[in-house]
Amino acid sequence: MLSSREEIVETIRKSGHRATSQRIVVYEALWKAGSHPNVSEIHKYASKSDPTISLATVYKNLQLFSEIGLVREMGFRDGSMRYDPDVDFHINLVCNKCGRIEDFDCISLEEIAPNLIQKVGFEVQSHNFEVRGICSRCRS
Amino acid sequence: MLSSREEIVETIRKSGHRATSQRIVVYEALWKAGSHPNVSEIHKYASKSDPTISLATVYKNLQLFSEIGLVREMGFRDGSMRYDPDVDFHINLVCNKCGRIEDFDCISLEEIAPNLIQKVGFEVQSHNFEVRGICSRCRS
DNA sequence: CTGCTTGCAAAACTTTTGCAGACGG
DNA sequence: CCGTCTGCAAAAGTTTTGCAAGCAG
Repeated sequence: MLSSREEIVETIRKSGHRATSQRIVVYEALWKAGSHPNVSEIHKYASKSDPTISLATVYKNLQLFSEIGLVREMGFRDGSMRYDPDVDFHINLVCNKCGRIEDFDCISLEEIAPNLIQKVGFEVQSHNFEVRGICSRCRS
Repeated sequence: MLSSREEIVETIRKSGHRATSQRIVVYEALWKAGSHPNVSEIHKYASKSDPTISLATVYKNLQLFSEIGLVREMGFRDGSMRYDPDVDFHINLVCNKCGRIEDFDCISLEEIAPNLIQKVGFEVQSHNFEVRGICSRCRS
């Protein structure tokens, strides 16, 4: 996570884009909105800092963040997109009953599929590892 | 893959559902529609066998197939759902440039995350492991 | 100043739903 | 025959787009 406002501004600028107040608000809302939020949850939190921010702006900026690697897009069952600000490799345990998503740390992608580039010539940019089932809370 | 029509009929019946002609057409279209098709591609192929089949029926049956384990749903970046008839554990290499999806066999989920149930009490039902990047064809 | 960004509203899509009629078992 | 399933059309969502006005650099 980029913690200070200066760090966020710098990262956005380095990617060749403008550090507008809305961009910073959306980035901060990503973390405040809880675990793996969808767009409307992010918009809800962004609205607390900037009540006039539009949903379209949230969409446009999340798309930008995804392109510059600040967030990971997760296509979701209910037809909406969810966003994971943790871009490091991990498993998302998605509960089919309550919808809650837990993170689970596992061995690295390099250990799982050694030499992906050498073997099939694929250059890795991002990943999304979902395991669906029933979480402990719903099973008991 | 369930190869003969009788095998498909039997599998659907065993799950407690009726083996209608539309169901069989949708299942066969899943394989004919190429690798990881979306709903409209599946509908297009299903229409070749049954020109009057409706999109709603394709949706309803894909949802059923997913519930009874005949297909794996993949939430996708473009907002549409894609379907993978290969339900065994593997990595989907998705090219960000051309959109093509290759399968990559890797070690088992049990080897990646041993004792998922024992450790966090999570009961695995399905999985979706996507790695995005640039494929060999687009890199050269 | 320049042109990237925003906000608004409409458009474009994907997916779901309700219901009368069809048909599988 | 009964109850599930289909087709249609409309509804419900989500995401994208065009454009005038507003700001960042």
